[in-house]
Amino acid sequence: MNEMNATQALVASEVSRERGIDRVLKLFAYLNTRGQPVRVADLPKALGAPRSTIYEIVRVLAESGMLEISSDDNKVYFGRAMYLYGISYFRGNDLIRRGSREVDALSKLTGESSELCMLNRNRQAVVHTHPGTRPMRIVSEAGSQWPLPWTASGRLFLSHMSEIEIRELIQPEDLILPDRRVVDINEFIGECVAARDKSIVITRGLINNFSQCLAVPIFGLDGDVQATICFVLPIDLTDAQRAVVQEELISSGRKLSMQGHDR
Amino acid sequence: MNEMNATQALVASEVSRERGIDRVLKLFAYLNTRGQPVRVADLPKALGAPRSTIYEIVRVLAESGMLEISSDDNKVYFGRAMYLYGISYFRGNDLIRRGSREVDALSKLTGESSELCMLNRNRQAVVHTHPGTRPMRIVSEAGSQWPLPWTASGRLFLSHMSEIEIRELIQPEDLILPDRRVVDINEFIGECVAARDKSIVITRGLINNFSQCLAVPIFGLDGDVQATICFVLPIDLTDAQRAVVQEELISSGRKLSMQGHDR
DNA sequence: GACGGGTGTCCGATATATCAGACTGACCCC
DNA sequence: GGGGTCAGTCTGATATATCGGACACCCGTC
Repeated sequence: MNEMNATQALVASEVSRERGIDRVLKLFAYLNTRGQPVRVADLPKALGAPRSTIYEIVRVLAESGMLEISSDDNKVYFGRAMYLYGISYFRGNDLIRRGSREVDALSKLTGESSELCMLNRNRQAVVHTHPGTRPMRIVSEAGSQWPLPWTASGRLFLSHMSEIEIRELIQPEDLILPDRRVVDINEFIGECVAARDKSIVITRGLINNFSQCLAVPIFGLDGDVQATICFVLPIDLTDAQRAVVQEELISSGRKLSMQGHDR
Repeated sequence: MNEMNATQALVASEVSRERGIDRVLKLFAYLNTRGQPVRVADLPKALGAPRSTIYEIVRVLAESGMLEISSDDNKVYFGRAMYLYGISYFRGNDLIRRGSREVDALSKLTGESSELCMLNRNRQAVVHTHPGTRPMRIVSEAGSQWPLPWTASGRLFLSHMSEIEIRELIQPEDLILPDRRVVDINEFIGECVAARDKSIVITRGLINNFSQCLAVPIFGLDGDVQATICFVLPIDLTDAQRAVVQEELISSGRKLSMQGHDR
C-alpha cells in the first residue's frame, strides 16, 4: 500500500504471534489428518505453538464440547459438538444427503466399495463411504482427505480449471504417491483437461498396486463438478465385470446431477 | 490478589473485549439453534458483538471451510470442514455408531420414529433419528438440542445427579414448555430421582399435546447414563400397542449398554 | 433527488490474549 | 538417591486482535 512506514516492518518479521482462531483451525486440521486422539503434550511440537497457548486453547474447546479429552491418558480428539454441528450441515445439504443414499444403494446393488467425494481446498474429501462385500479392505475412510493427483476424482475436480489454476493449487508433495513414485505435473494436467469431456475417469494402481478407482462427476446447476461418486475395485477385474458396475455408476452420477429438482 | 493497583480496575469493568475463540464458539452455537443459514449482517446484533469483528471472524472461518457463505444473499451456515470433522468424531465413537444402527433397526422393525440422544452440557442433543411410517411428523431433527425438562431422556440424564447439581444445571427458561406451561422444579427433580431405578421413562404431552416419548437409558462401563434411545409415539396408542414397542426399546437399550465388548 | 436505513469495508487506539520461560512434580534409569 | 526427561501450570510483558466509529455504497420511499 505504502512504502513509507517501514518503521516496524523489519522488526515484526522475526517475532510473530498467532491468533487463537488460526491456532484452533490448524489444530482441527491436524487432528483430522491424524484420524485418532492425540496427546495434548504432543500438540505444541506438531503445530509449532507454545505449550501454554495450546493448553489454554484445548481447555476452552473441550469445555465447549468441540473437542473431547480422554481422562486417562490426556488425549484429545473431536467432540460431540463438532458432530452435532456437522450433522446440521448435513441436514442442510441436499447433495450430500442424496449422494450418501446413492452410495449405499450402489454398494448394496453391486457389492463393491463406493464413495462420495467433494473438493475441499486442494484436497479430495471422502464424504461418505460404503464398504463392499469383497474381502478387500476399503481404501479410504469417511472424513479423510487425499491429494488430488492420487485419485480419479481429482482429475474431475480440476477438469474445468485452467493450467495455471491447477499449478497454483497442486503442491509439490501432492505429486508424490504413497510408493514414492512422482506424478508428472504436465501429464496430470493433461489428464485433467481430458476429463472435461468424459462421463467417467478411471485410474489404476495410484494409491496402491491392487486397486483401481472409477469416478463419475456430479454436476451442479451451473455445470461445475460439485462432487464425485466412485467405485474402488480390484485391479484385475475383467472388462466385462467392470462394464457392468461402470454403467450403474454413470447412471448414479447422472441421477445426482439432475437439475431442476426443487427444495 | 492486591488492593493497591485499582488504577484501571474501575475503568476496565465497563469496557470488555472478548476473545476470538469465544466469539467463534458462540457463533457456532447460535447457528445450531437457528438450524438454517443466517445473514451475516444479523449476527452482530444476535451475538452482541461488533460488526467489524464478526465480519472478520466469518471471513476466516469461511476460508477454512468451517462455515459456508451463500454467495447470493450472504448468509452463513456450517461448512464442509465441520461435517468432515464431525464424521471423524463419529468414526471414533463406538456408541454413536452402534446406537445409530440400532435406531434405524428399531424404526424399520416397529414403524415408529426413534432417536438416539446424548447429554450436551445442559441440553439433550438429538444425535440420530429415523422417521417412522406414521403420517405424524417426526418431533426433532438430528443436531437439534432441547431443554432437559421437556423430555423423557432429560429425566434419565439427570437421574444420577444430586438435587443441588440439578438445580445448578437447569435454567429457569428451560422449565417453560413450548405452550408456556411451567414445569415445577421440585416435581421435576422428583421425576429425575425416580428415573434412577427405572428401565424406561415415559413423558406425555410435554413438547406438544399429541405425542408421548418413551426413553430408555444406555449405560456406560461405570454405570452412568451415556445416552438414551427413544420412541416418539402418538399419545393415543392403546396400552397393548405400546407394550409391544416398549419391549423392543428396552431390549435395544440393554444391548447398547452391554459391557465388556472390546476395541 | 433528497433522505433514511441497512450492509459491508477500513483504520487507528488500546485492552488483552498470546507468548516465553520459570517452576513443580512425576517418572524412569542408572 | 541423584540426574535427566517430560507433562502440566502459572505469571508478567508485549505484540496484536478486537473494538468503535467513520466511510462508501446500495436501495428503497417520499
